[in-house]
Amino acid sequence: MEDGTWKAPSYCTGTDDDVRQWDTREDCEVRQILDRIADKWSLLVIALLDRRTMRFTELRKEIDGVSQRMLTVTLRQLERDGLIKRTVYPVSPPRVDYELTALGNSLQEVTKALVVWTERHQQEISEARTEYDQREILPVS
Amino acid sequence: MEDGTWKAPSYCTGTDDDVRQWDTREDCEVRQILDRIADKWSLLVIALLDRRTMRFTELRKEIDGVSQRMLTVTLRQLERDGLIKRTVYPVSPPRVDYELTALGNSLQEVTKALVVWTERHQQEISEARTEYDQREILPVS
DNA sequence: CGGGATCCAGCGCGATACTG
DNA sequence: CAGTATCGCGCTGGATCCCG
Repeated sequence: MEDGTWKAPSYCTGTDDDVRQWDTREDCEVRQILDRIADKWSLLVIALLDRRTMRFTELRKEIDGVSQRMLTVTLRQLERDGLIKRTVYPVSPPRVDYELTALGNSLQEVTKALVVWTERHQQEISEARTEYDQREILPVS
Repeated sequence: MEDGTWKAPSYCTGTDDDVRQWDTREDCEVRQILDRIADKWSLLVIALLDRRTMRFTELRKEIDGVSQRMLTVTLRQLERDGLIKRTVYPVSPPRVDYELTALGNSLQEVTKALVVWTERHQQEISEARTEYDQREILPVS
Protein backbone atom coordinates (compact mmCIF):
# COMPACT_ATOMS: atom_id res chain seq x y z
CA MET A 1 0.00 0.00 0.00
CA GLU A 2 2.62 2.51 1.03
CA ASP A 3 6.32 2.61 0.38
CA GLY A 4 8.42 0.01 2.09
CA THR A 5 10.27 2.44 4.32
CA TRP A 6 9.52 2.55 7.99
CA LYS A 7 11.34 3.36 11.14
CA ALA A 8 12.00 0.39 13.34
CA PRO A 9 10.13 0.83 16.61
CA SER A 10 12.07 0.92 19.83
CA TYR A 11 11.33 -2.64 20.82
CA CYS A 12 12.89 -3.84 17.58
CA THR A 13 16.11 -1.97 17.98
CA GLY A 14 16.34 -2.55 21.68
CA THR A 15 17.57 0.97 22.27
CA ASP A 16 14.57 2.00 24.32
CA ASP A 17 13.09 0.30 27.31
CA ASP A 18 9.79 2.08 26.93
CA VAL A 19 7.82 -0.24 24.75
CA ARG A 20 4.90 1.97 23.83
CA GLN A 21 5.32 1.90 20.09
CA TRP A 22 4.15 -1.31 18.56
CA ASP A 23 4.62 -2.11 14.97
CA THR A 24 1.07 -2.76 13.92
CA ARG A 25 1.82 -3.63 10.33
CA GLU A 26 0.27 -6.83 9.14
CA ASP A 27 3.56 -8.26 7.93
CA CYS A 28 5.41 -7.37 11.10
CA GLU A 29 7.25 -10.38 12.41
CA VAL A 30 6.11 -9.74 15.95
CA ARG A 31 2.52 -9.94 14.88
CA GLN A 32 3.10 -13.15 13.00
CA ILE A 33 4.69 -14.76 16.02
CA LEU A 34 1.97 -13.49 18.31
CA ASP A 35 -0.66 -14.91 16.02
CA ARG A 36 1.06 -18.24 16.19
CA ILE A 37 1.40 -18.28 19.93
CA ALA A 38 -2.12 -17.05 20.45
CA ASP A 39 -3.79 -19.79 18.46
CA LYS A 40 -6.23 -22.18 19.99
CA TRP A 41 -3.87 -24.77 21.46
CA SER A 42 -0.27 -23.54 21.61
CA LEU A 43 -0.53 -21.81 24.96
CA LEU A 44 -2.04 -24.89 26.55
CA VAL A 45 0.67 -27.17 25.22
CA ILE A 46 3.42 -24.86 26.42
CA ALA A 47 1.79 -24.57 29.80
CA LEU A 48 1.44 -28.32 30.25
CA LEU A 49 5.06 -28.97 29.32
CA ASP A 50 6.25 -26.80 32.18
CA ARG A 51 9.22 -28.61 33.69
CA ARG A 52 8.24 -32.06 32.47
CA THR A 53 8.35 -34.35 29.49
CA MET A 54 5.10 -35.62 28.09
CA ARG A 55 4.04 -38.15 25.50
CA PHE A 56 1.58 -37.51 22.72
CA THR A 57 -1.31 -39.40 24.23
CA GLU A 58 -0.63 -37.88 27.59
CA LEU A 59 -0.97 -34.39 26.15
CA ARG A 60 -4.10 -35.41 24.33
CA LYS A 61 -5.72 -36.67 27.49
CA GLU A 62 -4.87 -33.51 29.39
CA ILE A 63 -6.13 -31.06 26.80
CA ASP A 64 -9.86 -31.43 26.70
CA GLY A 65 -11.33 -31.13 23.24
CA VAL A 66 -8.19 -31.19 21.14
CA SER A 67 -8.37 -33.41 18.10
CA GLN A 68 -5.47 -35.66 17.27
CA ARG A 69 -4.91 -33.73 14.09
CA MET A 70 -4.74 -30.31 15.76
CA LEU A 71 -2.45 -31.58 18.49
CA THR A 72 -0.09 -32.89 15.84
CA VAL A 73 -0.21 -29.66 13.87
CA THR A 74 0.33 -27.56 16.98
CA LEU A 75 3.26 -29.66 18.14
CA ARG A 76 4.88 -29.46 14.71
CA GLN A 77 4.60 -25.69 14.63
CA LEU A 78 6.04 -25.33 18.10
CA GLU A 79 8.87 -27.66 17.15
CA ARG A 80 9.53 -25.67 14.01
CA ASP A 81 9.69 -22.47 16.05
CA GLY A 82 12.28 -24.06 18.32
CA LEU A 83 10.02 -23.95 21.35
CA ILE A 84 9.71 -27.67 22.01
CA LYS A 85 11.92 -30.66 21.37
CA ARG A 86 10.53 -33.84 19.89
CA THR A 87 12.24 -37.13 20.68
CA VAL A 88 11.31 -40.31 18.83
CA TYR A 89 12.23 -43.66 20.35
CA PRO A 90 12.53 -46.37 17.68
CA VAL A 91 10.58 -48.94 19.64
CA SER A 92 7.34 -50.76 19.11
CA PRO A 93 4.83 -49.46 19.87
CA PRO A 94 6.35 -46.10 19.01
CA ARG A 95 7.05 -43.60 21.73
CA VAL A 96 7.52 -39.86 21.26
CA ASP A 97 8.42 -37.45 24.00
CA TYR A 98 7.88 -33.71 24.00
CA GLU A 99 9.62 -31.18 26.19
CA LEU A 100 10.27 -27.47 26.23
CA THR A 101 13.54 -26.11 24.90
CA ALA A 102 15.31 -23.31 26.72
CA LEU A 103 13.56 -20.89 24.39
CA GLY A 104 10.22 -22.50 25.08
CA ASN A 105 10.86 -22.33 28.77
CA SER A 106 11.47 -18.61 28.69
CA LEU A 107 8.20 -18.17 26.83
CA GLN A 108 6.46 -20.37 29.35
CA GLU A 109 7.26 -17.93 32.11
CA VAL A 110 5.70 -15.07 30.22
CA THR A 111 2.56 -16.92 29.24
CA LYS A 112 2.14 -18.19 32.76
CA ALA A 113 1.83 -14.59 33.87
CA LEU A 114 -0.99 -14.19 31.40
CA VAL A 115 -2.82 -17.21 32.77
CA VAL A 116 -2.32 -16.05 36.32
CA TRP A 117 -3.72 -12.67 35.37
CA THR A 118 -6.75 -14.29 33.79
CA GLU A 119 -7.33 -16.46 36.81
CA ARG A 120 -6.98 -13.55 39.16
CA HIS A 121 -9.40 -11.32 37.29
CA GLN A 122 -11.96 -13.68 35.84
CA GLN A 123 -14.40 -12.64 38.53
CA GLU A 124 -14.09 -8.97 37.58
CA ILE A 125 -14.50 -9.74 33.92
CA SER A 126 -17.51 -11.89 34.62
CA GLU A 127 -19.13 -9.10 36.62
CA ALA A 128 -18.32 -6.52 33.99
CA ARG A 129 -20.05 -8.66 31.38
CA THR A 130 -23.15 -9.08 33.49
CA GLU A 131 -23.36 -5.37 34.10
CA TYR A 132 -22.82 -4.57 30.43
CA ASP A 133 -25.48 -7.03 29.33
CA GLN A 134 -27.99 -5.57 31.75
CA ARG A 135 -27.33 -2.03 30.52
CA GLU A 136 -28.19 -3.24 27.05
CA ILE A 137 -31.68 -4.22 28.11
CA LEU A 138 -32.58 -1.15 30.09
CA PRO A 139 -34.07 1.86 28.29
CA VAL A 140 -31.69 4.67 27.49
CA SER A 141 -33.61 6.90 29.90
CA MET B 1 -20.13 -35.08 27.72
CA GLU B 2 -19.15 -36.08 31.23
CA ASP B 3 -20.78 -35.32 34.54
CA GLY B 4 -20.60 -31.80 35.80
CA THR B 5 -18.36 -32.52 38.77
CA TRP B 6 -14.73 -31.47 38.77
CA LYS B 7 -12.21 -30.29 41.25
CA ALA B 8 -11.22 -26.66 40.92
CA PRO B 9 -7.52 -26.39 40.05
CA SER B 10 -5.20 -24.48 42.30
CA TYR B 11 -5.18 -21.32 40.26
CA CYS B 12 -8.95 -21.11 40.57
CA THR B 13 -9.08 -21.44 44.31
CA GLY B 14 -6.00 -19.35 44.88
CA THR B 15 -4.75 -21.68 47.58
CA ASP B 16 -1.63 -22.66 45.70
CA ASP B 17 0.96 -20.36 44.22
CA ASP B 18 2.41 -23.06 41.98
CA VAL B 19 0.39 -22.68 38.84
CA ARG B 20 1.32 -25.86 37.07
CA GLN B 21 -2.12 -27.36 36.89
CA TRP B 22 -4.21 -25.73 34.23
CA ASP B 23 -7.79 -26.50 33.78
CA THR B 24 -7.77 -27.56 30.19
CA ARG B 25 -11.48 -28.17 29.88
CA GLU B 26 -13.10 -26.50 26.94
CA ASP B 27 -15.72 -24.74 29.03
CA CYS B 28 -13.20 -23.48 31.57
CA GLU B 29 -13.58 -19.77 32.10
CA VAL B 30 -9.86 -19.17 31.88
CA ARG B 31 -9.76 -20.70 28.45
CA GLN B 32 -12.69 -18.64 27.30
CA ILE B 33 -11.04 -15.44 28.43
CA LEU B 34 -7.73 -16.42 26.90
CA ASP B 35 -9.45 -17.17 23.61
CA ARG B 36 -10.98 -13.74 23.70
CA ILE B 37 -7.78 -11.92 24.52
CA ALA B 38 -5.81 -13.88 22.02
CA ASP B 39 -7.99 -13.07 19.06
CA LYS B 40 -6.68 -11.25 16.06
CA TRP B 41 -6.93 -7.64 17.23
CA SER B 42 -7.52 -7.36 20.96
CA LEU B 43 -3.88 -7.42 21.97
CA LEU B 44 -3.04 -4.67 19.53
CA VAL B 45 -5.84 -2.44 20.74
CA ILE B 46 -4.86 -2.91 24.36
CA ALA B 47 -1.27 -2.19 23.50
CA LEU B 48 -2.05 1.01 21.63
CA LEU B 49 -4.23 2.36 24.42
CA ASP B 50 -1.34 2.23 26.83
CA ARG B 51 -1.57 5.40 28.90
CA ARG B 52 -3.52 7.40 26.35
CA THR B 53 -6.96 8.02 25.00
CA MET B 54 -7.63 7.35 21.36
CA ARG B 55 -10.44 7.95 18.94
CA PHE B 56 -11.92 5.35 16.64
CA THR B 57 -10.32 6.60 13.46
CA GLU B 58 -7.04 7.07 15.21
CA LEU B 59 -6.99 3.42 16.24
CA ARG B 60 -7.98 2.39 12.76
CA LYS B 61 -5.11 4.28 11.23
CA GLU B 62 -2.59 2.81 13.65
CA ILE B 63 -3.64 -0.81 13.24
CA ASP B 64 -2.69 -1.81 9.74
CA GLY B 65 -5.18 -4.09 8.08
CA VAL B 66 -8.05 -3.92 10.53
CA SER B 67 -11.47 -3.48 8.97
CA GLN B 68 -13.88 -1.01 10.45
CA ARG B 69 -16.20 -3.84 11.38
CA MET B 70 -13.61 -5.85 13.24
CA LEU B 71 -12.34 -2.82 15.09
CA THR B 72 -15.87 -2.09 16.23
CA VAL B 73 -16.47 -5.69 17.26
CA THR B 74 -13.18 -5.87 19.10
CA LEU B 75 -13.79 -2.62 20.96
CA ARG B 76 -17.26 -3.75 21.99
CA GLN B 77 -15.94 -7.02 23.39
CA LEU B 78 -13.19 -5.28 25.30
CA GLU B 79 -15.71 -2.82 26.67
CA ARG B 80 -18.02 -5.64 27.69
CA ASP B 81 -15.16 -7.33 29.49
CA GLY B 82 -14.50 -4.15 31.41
CA LEU B 83 -11.07 -3.64 29.88
CA ILE B 84 -11.69 -0.38 28.08
CA LYS B 85 -13.99 2.58 28.63
CA ARG B 86 -15.96 4.10 25.79
CA THR B 87 -16.93 7.74 25.96
CA VAL B 88 -19.36 9.25 23.48
CA TYR B 89 -19.46 13.01 23.03
CA PRO B 90 -22.84 14.19 21.74
CA VAL B 91 -21.36 16.53 19.16
CA SER B 92 -21.47 16.69 15.43
CA PRO B 93 -19.60 15.07 13.88
CA PRO B 94 -19.67 12.42 16.60
CA ARG B 95 -16.61 11.79 18.68
CA VAL B 96 -15.88 8.64 20.64
CA ASP B 97 -12.90 8.17 22.91
CA TYR B 98 -11.45 4.90 24.07
CA GLU B 99 -9.18 4.37 27.04
CA LEU B 100 -8.06 1.53 29.26
CA THR B 101 -9.78 0.91 32.55
CA ALA B 102 -7.76 -0.01 35.62
CA LEU B 103 -8.43 -3.64 34.79
CA GLY B 104 -7.33 -3.15 31.23
CA ASN B 105 -4.22 -1.44 32.39
CA SER B 106 -3.19 -4.36 34.54
CA LEU B 107 -3.66 -6.66 31.58
CA GLN B 108 -1.63 -4.31 29.45
CA GLU B 109 1.39 -4.85 31.62
CA VAL B 110 1.19 -8.60 31.21
CA THR B 111 0.68 -8.56 27.47
CA LYS B 112 3.50 -6.09 27.07
CA ALA B 113 5.80 -8.70 28.55
CA LEU B 114 4.64 -11.08 25.86
CA VAL B 115 5.41 -8.60 23.12
CA VAL B 116 8.79 -7.82 24.59
CA TRP B 117 9.55 -11.53 24.68
CA THR B 118 8.53 -11.90 21.06
CA GLU B 119 10.65 -8.98 20.03
CA ARG B 120 13.62 -10.25 21.95
CA HIS B 121 13.46 -13.76 20.53
CA GLN B 122 12.17 -13.30 17.01
CA GLN B 123 15.65 -13.83 15.68
CA GLU B 124 15.99 -17.19 17.42
CA ILE B 125 12.59 -18.29 16.19
CA SER B 126 13.42 -17.27 12.68
CA GLU B 127 16.65 -19.25 12.76
CA ALA B 128 14.92 -22.27 14.24
CA ARG B 129 12.42 -22.23 11.40
CA THR B 130 15.10 -22.04 8.76
CA GLU B 131 16.97 -24.93 10.30
CA TYR B 132 13.81 -26.99 10.62
CA ASP B 133 12.82 -26.39 7.03
CA GLN B 134 16.25 -27.41 5.79
CA ARG B 135 16.15 -30.65 7.79
CA GLU B 136 12.92 -31.49 6.00
CA ILE B 137 14.64 -31.50 2.64
CA LEU B 138 17.69 -33.52 3.54
CA PRO B 139 17.51 -37.34 3.33
CA VAL B 140 17.00 -39.19 6.57
CA SER B 141 20.51 -40.61 6.14
C1' DC C 1 -17.12 10.51 12.23
C1' DG C 2 -18.36 6.32 14.08
C1' DG C 3 -20.67 3.17 13.55
C1' DG C 4 -24.83 -0.90 12.14
C1' DA C 5 -26.52 -4.53 8.88
C1' DT C 6 -25.74 -7.83 5.51
C1' DC C 7 -23.38 -10.98 2.59
C1' DC C 8 -19.85 -14.02 1.73
C1' DA C 9 -14.99 -16.18 1.33
C1' DG C 10 -11.20 -18.43 3.54
C1' DC C 11 -9.43 -21.49 6.56
C1' DG C 12 -9.03 -23.11 11.22
C1' DC C 13 -10.53 -26.86 12.99
C1' DG C 14 -13.06 -31.35 13.74
C1' DA C 15 -14.45 -36.13 12.10
C1' DT C 16 -13.18 -40.04 10.00
C1' DA C 17 -10.35 -43.52 7.83
C1' DC C 18 -5.96 -45.50 7.17
C1' DT C 19 -0.77 -46.70 8.47
C1' DG C 20 4.09 -48.14 10.28
C1' DC D 1 1.03 -45.47 19.92
C1' DA D 2 1.58 -41.73 17.15
C1' DG D 3 0.79 -40.26 13.63
C1' DT D 4 -0.88 -38.96 7.97
C1' DA D 5 -4.56 -37.96 4.50
C1' DT D 6 -8.90 -36.39 3.09
C1' DC D 7 -13.20 -34.13 3.44
C1' DG D 8 -16.19 -30.70 4.90
C1' DC D 9 -18.34 -27.48 8.15
C1' DG D 10 -18.55 -23.34 11.10
C1' DC D 11 -17.06 -19.16 12.37
C1' DT D 12 -13.83 -15.42 12.02
C1' DG D 13 -13.27 -11.67 9.71
C1' DG D 14 -13.31 -8.74 5.11
C1' DA D 15 -16.23 -5.95 1.66
C1' DT D 16 -19.88 -3.23 0.87
C1' DC D 17 -23.81 -0.33 1.71
C1' DC D 18 -26.42 2.56 4.70
C1' DC D 19 -27.27 5.86 8.70
C1' DG D 20 -27.53 9.70 12.57
